[in-house]
Amino acid sequence: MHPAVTPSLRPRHQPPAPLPFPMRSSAAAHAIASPCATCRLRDICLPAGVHEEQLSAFDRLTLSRRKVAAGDCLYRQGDPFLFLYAVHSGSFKATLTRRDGIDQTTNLFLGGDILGLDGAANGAHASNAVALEDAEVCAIPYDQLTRLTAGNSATQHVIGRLMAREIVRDQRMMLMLGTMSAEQRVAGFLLNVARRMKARGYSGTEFHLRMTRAEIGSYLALKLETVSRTFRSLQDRRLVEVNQKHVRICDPEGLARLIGLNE
Amino acid sequence: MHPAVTPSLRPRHQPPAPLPFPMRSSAAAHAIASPCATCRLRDICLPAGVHEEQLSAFDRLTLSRRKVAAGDCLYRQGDPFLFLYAVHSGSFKATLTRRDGIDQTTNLFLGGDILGLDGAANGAHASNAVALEDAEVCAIPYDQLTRLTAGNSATQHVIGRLMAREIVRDQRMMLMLGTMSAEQRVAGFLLNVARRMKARGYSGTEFHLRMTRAEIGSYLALKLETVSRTFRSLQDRRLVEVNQKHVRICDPEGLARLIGLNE
DNA sequence: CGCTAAGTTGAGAGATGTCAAATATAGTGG
DNA sequence: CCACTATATTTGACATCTCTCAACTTAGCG
Repeated sequence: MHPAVTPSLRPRHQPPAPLPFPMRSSAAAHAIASPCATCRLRDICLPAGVHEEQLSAFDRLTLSRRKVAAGDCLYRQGDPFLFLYAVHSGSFKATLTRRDGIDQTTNLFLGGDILGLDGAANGAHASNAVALEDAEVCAIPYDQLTRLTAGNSATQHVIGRLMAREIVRDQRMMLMLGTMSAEQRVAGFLLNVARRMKARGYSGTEFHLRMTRAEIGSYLALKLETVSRTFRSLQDRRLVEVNQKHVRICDPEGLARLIGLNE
Repeated sequence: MHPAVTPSLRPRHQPPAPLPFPMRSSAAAHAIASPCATCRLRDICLPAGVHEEQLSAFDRLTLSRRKVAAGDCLYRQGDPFLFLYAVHSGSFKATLTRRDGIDQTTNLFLGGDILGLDGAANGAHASNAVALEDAEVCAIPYDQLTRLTAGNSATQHVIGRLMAREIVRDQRMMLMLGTMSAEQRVAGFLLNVARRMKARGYSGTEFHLRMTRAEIGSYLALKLETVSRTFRSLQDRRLVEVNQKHVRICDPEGLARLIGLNE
């Protein structure tokens, strides 16, 4: 009744003609006994918002773990949509590839984030998911998850909530791209990453960026030179310290002020 | 068991302090016998993708119709989320209000589109929905819809598909805002509206824009002057004819070329 | 130790924004 | 029906931000 439950060792099918995908793809999956209940990420991940005593509901999911090497692709635009993926370690970016080959980073996923929701629109992934560093994901069979949550009032709204959150995040991103200056975008980006790192038990003031300047620029709709210059400018004003990929937020309020009160 | 089913004649609660909402709000609702099966919008709206003979599944939804006057608000950021709304006539824009009061248009809804999905993130609407002209919506109790679709394999994925589509649309919008010039954004906007008008049985080459230049600008992250100048420029090149809000697309391929092949 | 990718910095160009003024349009009340 | 007002639109001149192109520096890696 349930579809095959191993993440498919997806055939390396050729991408649809007009979309060249330069990234390699890795697939290495094995089943896991996967008790969400004991996962360190349970408060952020799929079970977020589900009461402690109801976590066992997820035991019936046949999850499997899959490794993705830095730079490799978890899935690509057009791939059939069968699984959601929870980031278990490492991080990912989502990118959209235009017909002319240009692609833009549209999202950043850290531990506990769920990738692949856009695939539910029409059965095929609408974006690419690329590992920013060596990473592991839990593959969650979507159909099984749908059935599971539908039959349980405690988990009834899990999928809807996940998707709606993604919608809200995307809308905020549009607001950012539409109304904010380069400086504000960079400040907002740093605060966003900081907040999420903190929520995951890391320092909220000091962290290692996994993205290159070009990737950050692609995410914020800026050129890499502009990102670099903006970092410098923020550093000159003692708001942050940036050494290559290492970031320290010196004045979070100052950064927040940049975003909240300008214009 | 089901929550109250009339769209609430929502109390005109004061908006949360930091968010000034200049729009008025109208509420006039009445129950409808609502056979989605016979609605002229059934192929676009909620039932889209559900087989003809399964449409009766929606008969058990207690829908109600609500009128919203031009310029009025269907819901606002922070309002409790109880209903999705299907546009039955007229059109809406979604806007996001920043803490400093600036707001940006993030979406445009035509007949058959579903509003309010972002509310499922945390039980409160995350955006404002403003009528661009006198409009009517069908209010769909979300909780009831969830239950209904969960128990029916033919409609199991309706909500997920709706939300995922919104995610895909938002991602495309980000791509547009991030990588396209003013001219490309305007061209893309016109083609998008044209396509959707056509899908709704109107002309795909000639239509009446309901948004002002400022609203279009806000949607495309451009200033109204830029929108105006871009319209002129496209008109000078015989790609479109624009008279105030009346638009005629003279050369759809030309517009498409603008988007697909540049840079 | 050299090679390559990533990052920094500068100078100048170009796209879009800003400000201001002139029209045009729609709605309102007499 | 008309005058009047507020709103929307167009257009121009100029400012500014970000991009482009190019050179150079640094870091990471075999």
